[in-house]
Amino acid sequence: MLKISELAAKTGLSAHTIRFYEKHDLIRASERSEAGYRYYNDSDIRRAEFVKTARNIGFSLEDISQLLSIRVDKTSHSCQEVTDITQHKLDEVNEKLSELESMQNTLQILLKSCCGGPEKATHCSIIEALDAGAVVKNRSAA
Amino acid sequence: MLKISELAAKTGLSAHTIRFYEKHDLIRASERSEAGYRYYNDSDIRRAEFVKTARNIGFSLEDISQLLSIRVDKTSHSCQEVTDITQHKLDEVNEKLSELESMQNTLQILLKSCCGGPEKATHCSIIEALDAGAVVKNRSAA
DNA sequence: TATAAGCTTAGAGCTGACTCTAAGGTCAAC
DNA sequence: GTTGACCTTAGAGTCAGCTCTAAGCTTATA
Repeated sequence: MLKISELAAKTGLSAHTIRFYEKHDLIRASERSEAGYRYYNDSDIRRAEFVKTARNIGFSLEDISQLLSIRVDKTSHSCQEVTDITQHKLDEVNEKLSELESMQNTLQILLKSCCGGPEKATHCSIIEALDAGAVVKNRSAA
Repeated sequence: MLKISELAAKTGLSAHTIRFYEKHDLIRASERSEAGYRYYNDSDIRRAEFVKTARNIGFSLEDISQLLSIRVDKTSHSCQEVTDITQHKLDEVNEKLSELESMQNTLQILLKSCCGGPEKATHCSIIEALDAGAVVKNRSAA
């Protein structure tokens, strides 16, 4: 049985965050001391680590909530539900990736165009490009 | 001279957003009608388009604020200041890109591992992987 | 002249994921 | 028995960038 600070040390989450996750039903403390202190048993700890892993991968708290409800009652859910959540997340990631790649591209072009020196910015090609509408299609579907 | 809704149409920003940007000193209406209506002259319009372009590229409002102050007084600023802002943004973008690539990678691996069918999730390999701590180093330096 | 569309403001609300505060109770060590 | 670290709660604050609301003027059109 771990106390909250011990679970925090074990998972790398802060005690604040653990309480916050509890509010959102992601992490549970099966027991409480008489004084109200949270105590985490092995099952709670595994659940907390599941949450941490999913969070590390990039799932939202809402996604994790769904994954958890599948995890606790696997027979009532299908693999498809799990892959749907995962695929949806992957789609999001891919979308953000292409936005960021576009930004990267534009920024690199801008940087190449400018001397970057101590010269006055009177003819700075970055400022000029922005003035001219140096648009590469970003943020299209943010 | 454009009214706010006309500037909105021209830039693709909403009137709400234009007012919001004005609050943050990004966009200006040089004139006001007697009734208080905003009127944008050519210089205001160019400034608004500069803002829109910078925003499209992915610069934060704070970045844009700095870029604008360079733009309005180029002789007091150097190209280096401009490239510093741009390089800093590129660094940010690169960092996010590598996080997202890592997520993409993990999600793809998870998806490949699971049948995704209507089977009960009893042995779902995604859930199992999350339980086992399927960590690929994401979010390390978010 | 009446109606509708458009404009004004200050300020609140939204998103997601924390992060912190205040005010107080508990516990272990010395 | 007292210090100090740790725990509790509800609720507020943070970030960025909008987005919307309410209440009331103004302007253009029919």
